[in-house]
Amino acid sequence: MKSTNAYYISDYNIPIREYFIFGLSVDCVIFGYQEGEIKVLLVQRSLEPFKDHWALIGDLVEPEQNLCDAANNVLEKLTGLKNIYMKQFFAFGSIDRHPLDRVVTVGYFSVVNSLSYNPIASSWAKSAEWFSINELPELAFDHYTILQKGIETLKHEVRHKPTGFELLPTKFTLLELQLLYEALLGYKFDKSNFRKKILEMNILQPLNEFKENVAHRPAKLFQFDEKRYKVLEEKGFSFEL
Amino acid sequence: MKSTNAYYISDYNIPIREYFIFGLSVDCVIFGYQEGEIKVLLVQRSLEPFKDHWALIGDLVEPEQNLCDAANNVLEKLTGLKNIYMKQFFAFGSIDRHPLDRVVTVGYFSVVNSLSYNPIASSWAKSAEWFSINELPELAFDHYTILQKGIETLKHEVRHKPTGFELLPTKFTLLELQLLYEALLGYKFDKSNFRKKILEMNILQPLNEFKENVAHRPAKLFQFDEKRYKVLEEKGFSFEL
DNA sequence: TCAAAAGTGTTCCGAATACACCCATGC
DNA sequence: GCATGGGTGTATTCGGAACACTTTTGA
Repeated sequence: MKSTNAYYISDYNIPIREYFIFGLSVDCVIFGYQEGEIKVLLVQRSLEPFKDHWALIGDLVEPEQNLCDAANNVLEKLTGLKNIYMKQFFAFGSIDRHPLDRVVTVGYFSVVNSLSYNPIASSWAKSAEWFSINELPELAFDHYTILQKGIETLKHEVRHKPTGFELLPTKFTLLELQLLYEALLGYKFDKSNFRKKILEMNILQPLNEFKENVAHRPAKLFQFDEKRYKVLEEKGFSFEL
Repeated sequence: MKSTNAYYISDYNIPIREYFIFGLSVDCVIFGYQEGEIKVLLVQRSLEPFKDHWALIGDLVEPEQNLCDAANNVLEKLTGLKNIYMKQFFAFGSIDRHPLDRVVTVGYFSVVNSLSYNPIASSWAKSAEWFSINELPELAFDHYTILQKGIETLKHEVRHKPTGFELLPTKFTLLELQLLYEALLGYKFDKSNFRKKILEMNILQPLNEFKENVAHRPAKLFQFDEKRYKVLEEKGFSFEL
């Protein structure tokens, strides 16, 4: 830290020790998708307070650590996943949100293909599990509030940015994509219209591969064309669903 | 504060003194509308660091104060305005954002009718002034970044919620409303279509009053019907422009 | 041959757009 | 009368919703 010796910081002109008493943490809402349902990754706490309660993964921010780095570290520690896109959605700072001290927490969310790794239980967590966002256990602290705000943000973002693709395997069929969006948004699409709309966007790359071992006509596989999307975005195109 | 005596907080199991060193502040982006331009309220700092630079209004959060209360207090202290809707838009926590210490700041914005009061210069600010968002001075700290993020959030919100009405006097003509939205969004509307769209929403209350002293046919005055909007919103209506 | 999903084409309707036109007022 | 903005009506276009239909595979 720089100059913590100064008793006053002149721009506010108040005694530093009285005001520099905030703890700062990040909490991460990690979304996945399994069995047609949107899931969220929770851990069971092995320490007081809220021992044995389920909670979002999170940690205190180090004095020399940026917020987004803290969020990425939390995710990596639990899942081993690196360089995942994480989006800050809200800061929670109620006086009473933490039973022991004044801790302000910043909520981040990210969206991962939940089949690509196994969560790792750590020193502060007994176990980690995926929960459907429709069947949540009781949560520690104000994590229920944070989670709901995260879900709200996800549902909004998913309609305006191609965030949803991260939830699927790299190669997917159009029906898989449709079912994902139906789970995310809570309503049905017409098959024909959904296909038309998404294909006209020109952000899906058709592959010369097909689903295998299915008891019906095998569907063509597609993958999200990130490069093409970036180009279109610069030209003013905006994803809407 | 509660239990600051405890050297360890058990849920994270780390020494408290090493981690509870964050300062927390709020910074407010106050939008107004004058002469067909979107304006933002800035103050000129009378103290180091960044003495004489222009800055957003903001302050440290008190140990026993909620974030949104802190934001409201800042606004009230400078303008005398109470109970104004303020929306949190982002938390800024880069290690180097403050030259003296680690201060995390939470950005809020609000939107006011800028003619209804006079800003008050305070002990820490020489003067307060409205600046067009297209002609900004150099700003203190990372306030330029915060302001840009605030503008981005405003431009988004304004399309999906009837936020814009707060920028106008209570009673306004449809053309005034149209010009405001053109300034906010950066493009023109067709007069007839704009009227049709906004009137069909049924959220404007027509008054039996007209503009006076104008060198053309006097325009009918309207006011935003907050109650009616709330009712419609509950029924699932959503404002879109 | 049947079930199940893949994949296509077409009609219909409403909303957005473009544009033309008349109205009221002050100077 | 004419400049200025107020205010209305309508034809056209475009995209979305609804839905019917054909195709391909495994069992």
